[in-house]
Amino acid sequence: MPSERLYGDPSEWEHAVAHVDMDAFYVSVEILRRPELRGMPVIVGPRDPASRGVVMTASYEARRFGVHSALPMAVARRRCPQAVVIPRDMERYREASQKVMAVFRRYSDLVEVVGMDEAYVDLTQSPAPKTRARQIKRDVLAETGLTCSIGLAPNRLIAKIASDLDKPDGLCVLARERFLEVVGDRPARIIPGVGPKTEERLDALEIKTVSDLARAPENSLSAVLGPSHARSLGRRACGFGGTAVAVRRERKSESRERTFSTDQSDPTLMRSEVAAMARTVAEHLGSQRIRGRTVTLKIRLAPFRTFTRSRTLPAPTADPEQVAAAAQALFDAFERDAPVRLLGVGVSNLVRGGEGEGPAPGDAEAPAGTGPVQLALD
DNA sequence: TCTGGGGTCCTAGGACCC
DNA sequence: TCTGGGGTCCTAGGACCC
Repeated sequence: MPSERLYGDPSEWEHAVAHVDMDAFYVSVEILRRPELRGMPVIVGPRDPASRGVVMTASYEARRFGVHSALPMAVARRRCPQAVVIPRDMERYREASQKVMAVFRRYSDLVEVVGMDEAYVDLTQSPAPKTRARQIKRDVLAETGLTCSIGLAPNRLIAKIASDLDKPDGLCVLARERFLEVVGDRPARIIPGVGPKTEERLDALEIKTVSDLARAPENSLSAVLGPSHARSLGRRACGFGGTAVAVRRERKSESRERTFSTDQSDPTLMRSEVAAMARTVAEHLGSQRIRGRTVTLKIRLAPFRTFTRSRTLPAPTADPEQVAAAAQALFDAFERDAPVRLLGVGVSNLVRGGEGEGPAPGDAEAPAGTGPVQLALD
């Protein structure tokens, strides 16, 4: 049964932004296939008990045992031994996600997909945003069998927080003026941008709740968080945030990484793993006519210390052998003092378009002597 | 308890340039 | 003989998000 909490009237707002968050998405998709699991503790994650993986999603029944996303599977099994563990099936989730997003696009031209199970939908142009939000929930359920929770607010920040207030299958409408009244007593951690580290630092200042954070003087926040982080957090704690919903964002980097099932010390094996990941990244970029200049190697050693080493090439490339060579050179130069837990290769500094080697049209540097004249200021 | 894989953005120092 | 004031690019790491 959908539930609603209404704090404000969207028709009075300058902007109406909906944040739609699917409820326990991966698990819910699996339950569509196996309805007998409904009502049981279910975890989507690696089945192999020896695996070093983490929980991808847990059903609400499993969450009651303290199982949640990103929890190590070994811990999850201990907390909830009776849970049914299902291996992930990304292809199936992608299909379901596309159906869900198609529903959103019927209600707005401005849909920003944030992940497979999440999107912002701009309902500003709609004459009745609250009614639209209800219809979105109804359509998603009718067409996919899945439930979602929606936060409807005058900006993205409040919408995001509100979608979490009434989960699962909830709708929460929340005006800026009533933000602190509704969430002021909740932990400051619910503010996006406050992670474990920031929470710790706030704790040291006796700042526990959203209201504490909203009241905190900026100069004391600034001392622990730095001036710019302090300012933006202070604003967010009062419910101020942006309204722009972007349809598409260009990717800035692409990477592959792998955690070994047991820590590795064999350089030959690791070198070939590095080359394989580098080729995969390069081929994928190349298939989209994207090239990159900076190659980054990531290494996590057994004691869970993570390092990166990067190198910027003279010209952008999508050549698998060139990226593999660069990644291997970075690997060879890295001095390890412990076995390796994880290796990764990424490419950034991306440019689009153009064929083969060399700069794309428009990227070309002006020939010497034709550029703007520089004045010597010395 | 023992920590995935894919990303984004920010900071800070050093090199280098004018 | 005592040391400016920008700017950009590159590298490494940290925090955070889904």
